[in-house]
Amino acid sequence: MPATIIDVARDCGYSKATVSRAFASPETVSERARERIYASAKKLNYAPNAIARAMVRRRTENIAFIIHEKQYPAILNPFYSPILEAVMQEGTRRGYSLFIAARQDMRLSNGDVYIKKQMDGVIFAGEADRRIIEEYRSQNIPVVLLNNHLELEGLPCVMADHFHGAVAATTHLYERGHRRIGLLAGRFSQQVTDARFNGYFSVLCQYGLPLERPFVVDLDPELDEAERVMTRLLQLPDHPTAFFCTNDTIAAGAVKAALRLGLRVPEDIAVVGFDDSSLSRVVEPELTTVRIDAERMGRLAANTLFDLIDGREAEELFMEVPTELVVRGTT
Amino acid sequence: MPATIIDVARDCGYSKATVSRAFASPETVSERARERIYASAKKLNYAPNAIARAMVRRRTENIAFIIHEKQYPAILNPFYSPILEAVMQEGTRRGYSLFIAARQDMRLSNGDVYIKKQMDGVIFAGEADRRIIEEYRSQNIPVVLLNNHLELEGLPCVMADHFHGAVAATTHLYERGHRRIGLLAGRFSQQVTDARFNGYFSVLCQYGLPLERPFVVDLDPELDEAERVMTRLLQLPDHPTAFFCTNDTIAAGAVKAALRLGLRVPEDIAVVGFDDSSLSRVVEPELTTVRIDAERMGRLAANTLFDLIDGREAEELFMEVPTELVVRGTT
DNA sequence: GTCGAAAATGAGAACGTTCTCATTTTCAGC
DNA sequence: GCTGAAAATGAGAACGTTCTCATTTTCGAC
Repeated sequence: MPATIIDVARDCGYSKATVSRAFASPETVSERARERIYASAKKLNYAPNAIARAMVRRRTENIAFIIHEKQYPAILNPFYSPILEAVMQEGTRRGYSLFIAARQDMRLSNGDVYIKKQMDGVIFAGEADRRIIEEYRSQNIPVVLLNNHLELEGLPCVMADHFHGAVAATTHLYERGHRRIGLLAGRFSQQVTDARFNGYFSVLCQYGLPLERPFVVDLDPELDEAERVMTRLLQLPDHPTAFFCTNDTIAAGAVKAALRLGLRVPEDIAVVGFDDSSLSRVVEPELTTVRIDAERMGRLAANTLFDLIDGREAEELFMEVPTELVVRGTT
Repeated sequence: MPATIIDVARDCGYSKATVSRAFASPETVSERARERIYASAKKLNYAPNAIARAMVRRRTENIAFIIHEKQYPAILNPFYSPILEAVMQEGTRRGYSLFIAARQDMRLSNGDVYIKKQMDGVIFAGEADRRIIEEYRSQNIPVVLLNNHLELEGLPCVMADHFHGAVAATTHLYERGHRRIGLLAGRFSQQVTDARFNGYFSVLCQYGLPLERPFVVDLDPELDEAERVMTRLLQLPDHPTAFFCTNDTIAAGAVKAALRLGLRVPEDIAVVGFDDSSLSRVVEPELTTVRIDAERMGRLAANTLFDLIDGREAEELFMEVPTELVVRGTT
C-alpha cells in the first residue's frame, strides 16, 4: 500500500537507483533530479523503508538497552533514568534508535529477540548472564556492560567507582565523630554490592572500628523494607549512631524510620545514601549521598558501543567513573 | 558472515522453505525434519533474521513509545515509569519490542524515523503534534495518544480523569476546613493542565471560595522551582492555609519550603499533590495525593494499540481511567 | 496392494532497498 | 567542434526471509 521507491521512480522518470541515491546521498545526484524526485516522493507520500535498507546494508541503526536488576523493577529504578537519557541522546545524535527491555522479557523460544532483530549493538545494565553475552558476541553483535564487570576477552565494562564512594561515605561518618556505623546494604548485582561493602569494611578496618553483625543487614532496596528494617534496628539497645545505606531509597527509608521514632537527623542518627538520585533532595533533611555521574556513565557506555560498532577497538576495557561525596543535611 | 537459512538448508538437506517453516510454525513440519533442522541450526549458530522476515511479512513486531512533556526531561519523569513498564510488559507478552524516544529526537531530515523504521504502531505520550500524528496515520501506522486528547477521526486517547482528581483534592482540603486554597500548577500538556485547573476552580466556585491570583501560580514542575515559589508565597502576608499542587514533585517542594520556614505540615499548611508517584511516600510527612492508575493507563494504551494493529476497531476512542484521592500525612 | 485424503516438502517469486559496474551525459579547455 | 575526464544515471544482482502453488510422501481404510 505505501509507495515504494519504484513508484517514485516510475512517477518521476528516473531509475530506482537514482531515487535511492537522492535519499541516501543527495550530493551525488543532480539538482534537477533531486527536485523532481522529491516532488514525486511528496506527491506519492513516499517514505524510505528502513527495513529494506537495513536488510541490504546489514545495519539497522538500532541498539538495545537491557536492564536487569535483581528483584527490582527495571525501568522504575530511578538510578537508570539519567543513564538511559544519556544513552538516548548520544544515540540519537548518531542516528541510532533505542530499544529498551528488562531482562526477563527477552528470551523467546529460540535465540534472543535482539539477536534476531539484528541490533547493531547492545548495552547490558546490571546483572548480566555470561552465556547470553557470549551468544550475542558469537553473532558479532558488540556488547558493553554497564554497572557490572565480567572478565571476557574484549568486553568493555563501564562501572562507577563504588568502592571509593563507599570509602568516602564511611570516612565522612567517621570524621563526623561516629564510631559505630551500621550498614544497610541493598541487594544489587554482585559487583556493586561487593564493592560498596568492601569500601565500607575497609574504612572500619582502617580505624579499627568493629563490624557489628546485627547492624549490618542485607535487604531489598525498597522504601518500606528499609523503613521496617531501620525501625527494628533503632529499637535495639545500643544501636549505632550512623548508617551507611547503599542507595538513596534505602537511606530515605532509614531517615523516615528515625524521624518517626522521634530521633533527630542528623543529631541523633546520621545517614548517608548512595547514587544522588532524584529523591535525595526530596527528603527533608536532604540526603548526604555519594554522587555517581550517571550521565557520564551513559555517555561512556554509548560511545564505547559506537566505537565497537564502527569497528574501532574500545580504548579501554575497564572504565570506572569517579564518585563524589555530596554532603547535605543527614550528616 | 552469520549463517542464513540457506546454509542451514544446505547442511541438513531440506529446502529453505522447510527450514523457514521449522522456525516460524514448527507444527507444520515433521518431527524428523524439525530435529535435523534444529541440529544444523545449532551447529551453524543460526539465528533467524527478523529484518528479512519483517520485510516480507510487512510487520516488524516493534512499537514505539514517544514521550514529549513540555520543558521536562522525558524519561526522567517518574510519572511515566510505571506506564512504560506496563506497556513493556503488555508488549512483550504479545511478542513486540519497544522503542522509546523523546519527541525532539525523532525528526530527521525527511520523514519520521519511526515511520521509516516501520513501526507496527506508536504511542504518543504527553504533548503531541497533530501534523506528526497525521503523518503516521497517512502511512497506515496506528497511533494511540496517552495523557493527551486530540479530536481526530478514529484516534484513541487514554487519559486519566484529571478533572475529578483535582475536584477530589480540592474538596478534601475544603472538608479539612480550609477556606483559602492556593494552586501550584505545573506546566504540562494543555489538556492536563486545563483539566486539573478546572477541577480546582469548580470546587472554589461550588463553595464560593475566592480565586486569589497571587496564590495561583504556574511553574515548571521541578523541586527547586516549587520550593522557591512556595517560599516566596509563604512569606506573603495572609497566605492560604492549603495548597493544591498539580504533581508530587511540586508538592514535595512545597512541603519542604513550609518545613524550612518552621511551619508545621499539615497543621499550619496543608498540601496535596498529584500522581502518587514514587516520591510521594518518600517525603515526611507522606504526601496526600491523587493516585493515577498509571499501570492501567499503560495497559490500556498498549492493548488499544494492539487492537488497531490487528485491524480491530478500538472499542472506545476516549478512555478515561479514574483517579483516586489518597489521604496521607500532609493534610 | 490400492486408493485417496492429508501431511510434508520444494521451487521460486516476491518484499524494497543498496551497490557495483557499465553506460551516458555534461562540460572545461583548446 | 573535438577530446577526455568527471559527473550523473541505469541495469540488475544481491540481502534473507515468507508464502503460494505445485509435487511428493505418508498412511488409514478397505
